[in-house]
Amino acid sequence: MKTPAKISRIPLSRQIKDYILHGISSGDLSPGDKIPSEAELARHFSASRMTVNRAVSELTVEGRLNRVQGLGTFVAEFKPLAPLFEIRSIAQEITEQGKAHSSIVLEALRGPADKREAGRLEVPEGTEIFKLQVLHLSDERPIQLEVRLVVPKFAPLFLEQDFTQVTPSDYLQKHVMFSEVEHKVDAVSAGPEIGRLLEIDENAPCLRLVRRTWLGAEIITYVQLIHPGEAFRFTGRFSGPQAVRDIPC
Amino acid sequence: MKTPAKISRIPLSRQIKDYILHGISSGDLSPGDKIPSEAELARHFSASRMTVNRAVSELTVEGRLNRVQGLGTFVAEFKPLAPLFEIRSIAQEITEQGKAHSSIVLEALRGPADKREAGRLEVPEGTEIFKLQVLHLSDERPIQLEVRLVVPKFAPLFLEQDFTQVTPSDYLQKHVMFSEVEHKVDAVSAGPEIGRLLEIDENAPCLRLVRRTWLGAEIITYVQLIHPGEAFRFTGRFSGPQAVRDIPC
DNA sequence: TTGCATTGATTGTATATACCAGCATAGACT
DNA sequence: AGTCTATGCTGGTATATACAATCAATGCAA
Repeated sequence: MKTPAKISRIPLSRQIKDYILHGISSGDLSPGDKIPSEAELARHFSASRMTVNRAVSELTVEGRLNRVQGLGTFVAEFKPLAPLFEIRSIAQEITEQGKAHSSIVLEALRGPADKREAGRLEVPEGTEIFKLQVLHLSDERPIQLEVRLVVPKFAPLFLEQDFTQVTPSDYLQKHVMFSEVEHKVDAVSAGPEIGRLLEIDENAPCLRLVRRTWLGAEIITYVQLIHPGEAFRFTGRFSGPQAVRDIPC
Repeated sequence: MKTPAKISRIPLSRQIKDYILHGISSGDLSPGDKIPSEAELARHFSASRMTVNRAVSELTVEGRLNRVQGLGTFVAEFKPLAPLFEIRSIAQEITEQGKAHSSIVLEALRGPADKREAGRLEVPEGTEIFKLQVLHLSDERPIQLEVRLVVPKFAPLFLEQDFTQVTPSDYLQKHVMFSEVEHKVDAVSAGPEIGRLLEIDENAPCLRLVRRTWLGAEIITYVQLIHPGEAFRFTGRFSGPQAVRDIPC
C-alpha cells in the first residue's frame, strides 16, 4: 500500500483535518456525533493510521473533538475563542447588536518596538509601535478607543476609515500572529475627559480594558455600553488539564 | 535498537515532555534558549525520533516551545492562562496584592444540571447545580461573590470556610475539567444592595463578571477594587492560527 | 566584493508495523 | 437469571525508516 513518496502541496494530515472540519461546519457532523474510526479514515484517504492519528489528535487539542479509548472519537461542543483576545471584539459586539458604527483615526504616533520575542518570531527590522487614537462611533453614542499598536504591518489595517471588516486572515496574510494577550479589566468612573468623549456623565461607570500582546502592543479601551445592563460576551478555553496543573485559581 | 515492547507506567513522550518542562522551570532553560535537537533527545532517551517529535510538537501546541524548521526548537515566553478562566481569580489577585482575606458561604440552593455534554464527559447521575451565596472578605473591604455552581463534586470544595487554597488539581482529582468558560464583563453602578454588601457608595463603579461553564454553571461576581485604578490581570492564548481563521475580530 | 551553489543540521511529513489498554458485546458457564 | 470469559473494535503509544523543506554557513566563481 505504498503511496508514492511525492507529497502534495498541502500535507495529508492537514487535508484530513480539513475534511473533518468541513463535515462539522457543513452540519454533516453535529456535536456528540461519532466520527469515522482512525482505520476507516486511513482507508478513505489511503493514509497510514499514524497520519490519521496525528490529524485527529491535533483536532482534539484544538478543542474540536473528544476521543475516548475503546469507544471512538466524537465531535465536541465548540466555541471559538478568538473574539475574546482580538482588538475588534468591541466593535464586533456592537455589530451583533445591530448597531451601525464607524471609526476615525484621531492620532498616530510611533516608537520603537518592545523587544525581540524568544525563538525568532516575526519581528522585522526597524519594527515600531504605533499608538493610535481611535474614535469609534456607533449610531447612538461614540465609543472612544485608545489603541497602541505594533509592527508597521499592522498600521495599514487600522489607518482605514472603517476597519470593521478586518479578520484574522488579514493579519495572517501579513504573517502576524496573535499568540498571546494579557488582559486587564476594571471598572472606573468615566471622568471628565472620557465622559466628554463618550458623551456620558463623568460619574457613569465605565469599563476599561488593557490588553498587552506578545510584542508589547498595548490596547487601552474605554467602553460605555449602549444599553446599560448588557454585557460583552467572551469565550475562553483551556488547552488541557496539564496546562493548569497546580496553579491556584 | 529495538527497545523492549514493554512500556513503562508513564509514556515515554510524557517523560520527555516532563524533562523539558523541568529544564525550563529549574532555570536551566530560559526563554529564547535552544533546546537539544530531536536527534539528540532521541539518543538521550533511547527513543525513536518520532516519539521525541511528538513530545516536542505537543509542547509547542501548549505554548512552551517555538519550533523553526532548519534551525531548532526554542523555549517560548510562557504565561499561564488558568487564572483568567478560574473561579478563584479574583481572590487570587487579592492575595497577590498581599491582602488577607477569607470567605463565608451565605446560602446554598440546588437545581437540576443543564444538559449532558457532547462526547460523554464527566456528568454523573443526578447532577445538580449548586447556587452559592458567598461573602468574600478582605482585610480592608468585603467582596461579595454570588456563585452558582455545578455538580455535587464541586460543593465540598466551596462549602469550606476558606477556599483560597483550592487549586485545579483539586478539581481534577474529582474528575472535573474546566474545558470552556464563557465570560461576560461589564461595569455597573453598585446599587443599594451590592453597595451595602461591599460597603461602598451605591453609585460607585463596580465590575460585574458573569462566567458560564460548559455544564451550565454560572458564576456572577461583583467586584469593587480595593485600590481604585488597579486592575485585574488576565492572560489568554490562542491555540493556533487555524483556530481563528476568518472569525471577525 | 558580490552573487550563487553546495552542504550539513534540523525540523516537517509520511509510511508500515507492533503491541498495549479501554470498552461493549456475544457467548459459555454456573 | 446471573456471572464470567473471549473476542473484536477502538484509540494510545512506540519503533525504524524515508524523504522533503528550510535555514545558516561555507566555499567557489565572477
